[in-house]
Amino acid sequence: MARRSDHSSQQITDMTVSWVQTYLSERCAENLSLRQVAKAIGYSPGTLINHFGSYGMLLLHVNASTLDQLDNAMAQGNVIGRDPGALIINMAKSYLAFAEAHTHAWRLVFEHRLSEHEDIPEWQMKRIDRLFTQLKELLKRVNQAASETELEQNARILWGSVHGITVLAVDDKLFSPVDTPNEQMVETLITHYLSGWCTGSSQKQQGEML
Amino acid sequence: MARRSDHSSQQITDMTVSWVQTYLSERCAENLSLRQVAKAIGYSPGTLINHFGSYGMLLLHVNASTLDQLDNAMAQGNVIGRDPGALIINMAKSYLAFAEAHTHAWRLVFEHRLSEHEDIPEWQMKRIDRLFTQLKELLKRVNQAASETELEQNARILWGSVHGITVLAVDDKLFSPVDTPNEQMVETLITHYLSGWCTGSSQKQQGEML
DNA sequence: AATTAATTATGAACACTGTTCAATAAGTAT
DNA sequence: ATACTTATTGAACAGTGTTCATAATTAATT
Repeated sequence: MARRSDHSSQQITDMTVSWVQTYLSERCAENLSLRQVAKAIGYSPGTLINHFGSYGMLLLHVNASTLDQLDNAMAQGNVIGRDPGALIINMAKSYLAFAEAHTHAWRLVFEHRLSEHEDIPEWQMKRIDRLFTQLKELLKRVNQAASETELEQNARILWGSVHGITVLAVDDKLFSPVDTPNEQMVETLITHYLSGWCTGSSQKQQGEML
Repeated sequence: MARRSDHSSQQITDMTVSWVQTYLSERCAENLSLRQVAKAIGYSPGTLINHFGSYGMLLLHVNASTLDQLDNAMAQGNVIGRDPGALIINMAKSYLAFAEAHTHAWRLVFEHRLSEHEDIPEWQMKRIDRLFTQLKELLKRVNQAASETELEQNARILWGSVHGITVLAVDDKLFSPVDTPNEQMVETLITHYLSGWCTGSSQKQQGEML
C-alpha cells in the first residue's frame, strides 16, 4: 500500500494526540507503545515516525496538549480582584487537582525526557513559562516592594514546592498516618511561606493584605 | 551449562547492585537493560530473573542502596546541638546535593514504579520513613508546642517542597533568567516557611530560636 | 491527455527488550 | 553409588522503536 491522503498532516497529529490522551486517562504511559498507537489510528508505525520524528517526539506533542489542558484548568480559578494570596492558593489547588485527575498524562509531562541529541522545542518552553508569568504577577501584588529578581526567585521556589507535594501526592508517596487532604497541605504551605516572606528578616514592606 | 556456585546469593545481589550503581553514575537508567546487567556480571538474564523476581525488582534493590547512600549523606550534616532551623536547612541541602551528584540513581528512585501486582516491599517504606522521623524531631524543636499531627503534616509539606525543587533542579526545569543557586532556593524556602509557621495565625508558641 | 517528478505510506527486516521454560549440570542427602 | 534437590542456562516468544527500499498516489510539466 502507499500514499492515502485520507487525513491531512494536522488531522493525523490530532487523531494521535487525542487517542493517546484518552488512553492515558485509564492506563499509564509505560504500557503504551508506538505500535499500539499506530494500530489504533489505522496507520503504520513508520508513518508516525515520519510524522513526529520519533516516538519520543510524539509523546512530546501529547505533553503539549496536556500542558494546554492544565493551563486551561488553572485559568478557571484565577478571577481578577480577590486577594492575591487566595488566588495563588487557588492556582496551586488547581494544579494539584489537575494532576490527580490526569495522573498518567501529568506524570508523562515530567518524566518524559528526549534522547541526547534532540532538545526541548521552544513551543514547549513557552507553555511552562505561562505558569511563571501568572504566578509572578500575583506575587507582585502580595509584596509590591519586591524586586524583579526576588519575584523570579520566589515564583520558582513556590512552584517547585507545590510541584513537589503534587508529585508525591500523585504517586501516593505522601502516606501520612494522619491523613490530611492534599489540598490542605498546599494551602498550609503557601500561607506559611507567604507570611514568612512578607514579615521575613531581610525583606521589604508588605503588599495588599496578609 | 548449569549450576556454578561461583558466587553466593548475596554476592550476586551485591555484584549486580554495585555494577548498576556505577553504570548510573554516568548513564541514565532508561538506556540500561536486564541483558546488559547480565552480561556485565557474567550471568544469564534468566539467572537474574530467578534471583530478583523481575527486572523491576532488581531495580528496586538498586533504589534501596541509593536510599541508603542518601541516608548516609544526610547524616553527615546533622550534628546535634545547633539550632534546629539550620539543621533542617542542612538536611535539605544535603538532599539537593545528593540528587545533583547522583542524578540518574536518584531519579530512578522516584520514577521507577512496579507493575500492577507487585507492591512496594516494606523494607523500602522503612527507608523513606527514616527521613520523616529525623525531620519531625527537628520540627519539634523548632516549635515545641506543635501537636504530633501538626508535626506530621509539616514534615510532609516541607519534605515535599524540598523534593519538588530538587526534582526540577535535577531536570534543569528550574531555568531562571536570574540564576540563583539551587542551594539558596531551598534555604529561602525553609526560612520563610518556618518563620511563617511559628508566627502563623492559628499557631501555638514558638520553640528555640527563630 | 500523457509523462514525469515529488511526495507519502508501507511492510519487511533489524537489533533490541523482559520473560518463560525444558534441559542439564552441579551440589547434597540417602 | 544412587536419588533428590537446586541453580544456571540457551533457545524461544512476543514485544519494542527505528530504518529503508518499494510502491502507490498526487502534483507538476510537457
